[in-house]
Amino acid sequence: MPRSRSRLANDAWESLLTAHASLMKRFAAEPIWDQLSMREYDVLYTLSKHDGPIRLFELGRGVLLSQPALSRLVERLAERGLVERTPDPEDGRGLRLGLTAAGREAQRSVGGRHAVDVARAVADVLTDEEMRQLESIGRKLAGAATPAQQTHRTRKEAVL
Amino acid sequence: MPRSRSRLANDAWESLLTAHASLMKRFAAEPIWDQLSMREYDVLYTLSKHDGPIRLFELGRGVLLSQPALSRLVERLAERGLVERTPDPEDGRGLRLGLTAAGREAQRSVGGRHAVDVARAVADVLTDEEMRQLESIGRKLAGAATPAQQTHRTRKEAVL
DNA sequence: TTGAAGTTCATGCGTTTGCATCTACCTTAA
DNA sequence: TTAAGGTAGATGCAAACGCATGAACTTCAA
Repeated sequence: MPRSRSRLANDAWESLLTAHASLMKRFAAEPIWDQLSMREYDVLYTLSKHDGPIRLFELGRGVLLSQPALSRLVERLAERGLVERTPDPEDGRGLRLGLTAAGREAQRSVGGRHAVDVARAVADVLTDEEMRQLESIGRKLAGAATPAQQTHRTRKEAVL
Repeated sequence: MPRSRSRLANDAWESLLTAHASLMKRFAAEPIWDQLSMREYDVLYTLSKHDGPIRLFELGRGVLLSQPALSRLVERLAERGLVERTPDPEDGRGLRLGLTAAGREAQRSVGGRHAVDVARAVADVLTDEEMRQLESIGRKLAGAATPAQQTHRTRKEAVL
């Protein structure tokens, strides 16, 4: 008897969770996080992916942190001269966040070494096709969890 | 020109990370975590998967928490009557952890509702084959990060 | 145009986390 | 047998987190 789709989905999710936890622990044990914690690196990396400055709440979508925690993490990075915070001229409530030269340098330095560890951990056990499959599956899952930008009406209706 | 294996690996890992963060946020937003936080549930779920009692450091392998944090989380769960901590008769340093009846009940109650959300999120966007692929890939990645149990000599040699 | 509702980010506060370290116990080798 | 080294878990303490809420600004409908 085949597993139900619900069972299949839960098994797949558990597998993803386990892989995530195992690899995160492995990466955390690497001696490359002396100047930047993994979370700080996550923020700098996300900023480095965008060319232009981005908003705090945009940054928050990619980072698994509450809004206040992210706000203060960015504050600390700004105090260390790695991130630049300027008021958004187009929206008086918002911030425009960007990397400083030092921030970009720190991201590249840590990122380069981290990428080596990631490649070792992943490429050693997956085939090219499996890596492509994982990338594709991950994209689908991430897209599903972020139901694209909804209009206000749509979102309201979804709640009601 | 094809992407290098290193690039493929890093892209796949980033995709996994993004999917993880997106789905975690989505699940965290569900109104089922009133009696148990996600981390607490993670611990109870891990305990529920093992039939016999397990050790704290075994539990720690599956949970993304430092040893002291896990020690205190288990302490809190024990105070709430959800987890039972007894000294290990075979190893005076260790603990034997197990679910109480209330703990098992809480895990089942939250787990049942959570599984529905997981199934919705995952099965809605992946085919059966993709879910099977994800499960397989995750297993490989998790196994790779835990290089099986090493002997003391092997581990020493790896350091030297 | 204006007021109500929504959004963005910051802040107060209690809780939880991680790091360093400690104690207790086990293991190994001389 | 015993001392040296390793492992399991607990604890002190500062840092970081999440929740609730506040302040500033934007959006939208009347």
